Amino acid sequence: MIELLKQNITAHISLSDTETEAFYNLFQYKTIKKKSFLLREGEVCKFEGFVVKGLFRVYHIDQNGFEQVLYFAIENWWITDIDSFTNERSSQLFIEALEDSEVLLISKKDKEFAYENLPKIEKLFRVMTQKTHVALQRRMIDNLSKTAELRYIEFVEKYPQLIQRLSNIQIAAYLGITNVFLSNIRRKIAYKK
Amino acid sequence: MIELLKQNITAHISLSDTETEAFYNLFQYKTIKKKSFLLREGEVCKFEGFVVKGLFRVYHIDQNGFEQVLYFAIENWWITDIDSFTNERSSQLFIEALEDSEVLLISKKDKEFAYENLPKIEKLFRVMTQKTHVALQRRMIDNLSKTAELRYIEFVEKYPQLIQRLSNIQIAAYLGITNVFLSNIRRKIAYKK
DNA sequence: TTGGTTTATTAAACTAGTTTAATGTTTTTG
DNA sequence: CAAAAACATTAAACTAGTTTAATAAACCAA
Repeated sequence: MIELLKQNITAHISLSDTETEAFYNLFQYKTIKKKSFLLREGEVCKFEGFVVKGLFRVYHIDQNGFEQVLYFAIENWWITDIDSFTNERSSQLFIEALEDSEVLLISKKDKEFAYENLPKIEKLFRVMTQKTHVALQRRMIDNLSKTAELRYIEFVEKYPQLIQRLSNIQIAAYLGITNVFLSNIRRKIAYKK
Repeated sequence: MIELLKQNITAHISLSDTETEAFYNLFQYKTIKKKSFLLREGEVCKFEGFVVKGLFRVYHIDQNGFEQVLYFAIENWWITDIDSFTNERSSQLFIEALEDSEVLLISKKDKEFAYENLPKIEKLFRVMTQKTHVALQRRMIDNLSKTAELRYIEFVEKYPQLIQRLSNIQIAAYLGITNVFLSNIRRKIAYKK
């Protein structure tokens, strides 16, 4: 369980055994049942989480009641509302488990403790935030310039393991289209082959 | 000139006089004429820049030759291709001056020097990247859920000082619509009043 | 100061994506 | 296991946004 987190971190920085130990001890293990929430709109996000097992969706509900998926997180991904967590303001997002899941959570206080006492951790999170940001920039450009059909095709290619675990409703909410239109796209693609 | 940068940094962290001095000495001053480029697609981005004066657009050209504006930067904003800069890979972006401009540039080597010798700087850039990321998340959600008309109205409200300095072509490229459709939107809004 | 280039507007035909609603299928849950 | 709920598909009418093209205005540059 801790192993997966260890691997994830080692990919970015190298920690001594003492540092490793100190850092991992800051995390709290938690299981979340399918359809329950790690965070709801209006709450302050008290954690940054590492997904050990399962699947989450991070989404926003707009004025018209439509759900927009900001991102999904499966094993080996991190989840939080970074805005709410860092600025301690009320969240505009929901984080919901789409499967029975397991996470490792770190609180703001403990994360700050890590920043101050384990300088490499500051680097870890800076690098991670940068990577996430670059990925979001790419997605922004794609959403501005590509058709929904192309975005769907590329999503399937990029995250094949995710596709199988998501309903078309969820995929459509990520692509920014209706599930009806996604259905049309899928038919069109199937017909082409 | 240095004053503006000093203000910008003080908003995030506080540095001693010695630290301040050491950090500022890492920057190089440069003027860029209107319509010339700080970065072109295919180049590796060798700098992170702080805009002292002027206006830049950071954009991507897609397969069909359309320009997508990732963001604009005026006085007091930072510009770089964070992906190209940090990973030293060839950029997919153009950074062009839309007015005669002045910037302060820091190289990767000098930024890394700062990270290692001025620990607060690591925090500075982590916090800045986080803020930028949160803003991009908001824009992503807006682009998924709001009509172009609403996005335009909100853009005008949020960046009134920017609107006056941008052509409608640039604004449209930021909103992800054609300038023809932006023109329709503007007519519709003017008619309402 | 004129002539070339970029910009903004308008119109009209078009296309990508939405909305609503109906139908059958699969999944969940008591 | 049965009933209810959630899901995927299809059709048809609709709307938001594009495309192409024409025109006038504004902006440089030689």
